[in-house]
Amino acid sequence: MNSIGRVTQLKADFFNRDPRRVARELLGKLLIRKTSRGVLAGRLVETEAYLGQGDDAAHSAAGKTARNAVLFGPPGYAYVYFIYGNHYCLNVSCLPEGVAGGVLFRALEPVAGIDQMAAARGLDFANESDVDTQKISFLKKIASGPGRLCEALNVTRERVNGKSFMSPRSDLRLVDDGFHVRRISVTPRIGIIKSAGYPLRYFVAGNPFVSGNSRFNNATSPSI
DNA sequence: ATATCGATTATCT
DNA sequence: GATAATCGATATG
Repeated sequence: MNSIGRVTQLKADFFNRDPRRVARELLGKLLIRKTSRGVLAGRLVETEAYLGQGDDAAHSAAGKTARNAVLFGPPGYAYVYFIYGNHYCLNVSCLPEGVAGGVLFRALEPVAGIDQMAAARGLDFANESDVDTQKISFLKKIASGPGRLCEALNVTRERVNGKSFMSPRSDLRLVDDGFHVRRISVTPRIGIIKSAGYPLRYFVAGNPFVSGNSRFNNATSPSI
């Protein structure tokens, strides 16, 4: 029930496309991370697209810097940034070298290594309020939100920025296990001021591990 | 269930 | 010096 069967790792061609299409098609894919304490994995249920041009919310909007260089590099590499003095956020670069674009990973449905991820998040299995580890209310605390996702998977800029998602035996991989997403919802992106309003947030409709709350999760526009 | 607010630092103006 | 692709705690309905 908890094992991952036959899988296909995503290749450069998958990422070498418009971030909106990549963001949409990443839903349902597995993000796999290896640590000294075992294999961690989750299914992507929420993403956001960040475009290179005309998207003032994107870190790449003002041009290439040391911080955002990965977004301008080849497709399929991890861009990790630190935000609000507290949190890391994980993205994958899209589009060919020289053209900026990326997808932010906002939420995972936990699949494997759940106890390790919970521990990395500081969640306590022995705590009375957390004692039912099968409950969605507990599992939702693991990786529902971009900062939580990074903490659960031991992702920091120092460890992960610039790393490929496409190497066969890497400790950071994106794979297709054949899971089919039924329906996708689209809303504006969360937590941004500039270029707000564009429908560039994608999530699996009805999935309980999507971040935010009802006020964010009413789908508006259809998109690509 | 929803709203508000403080934490804390890399990056850019 | 201001800002930020967030989170968790607290307060209130």
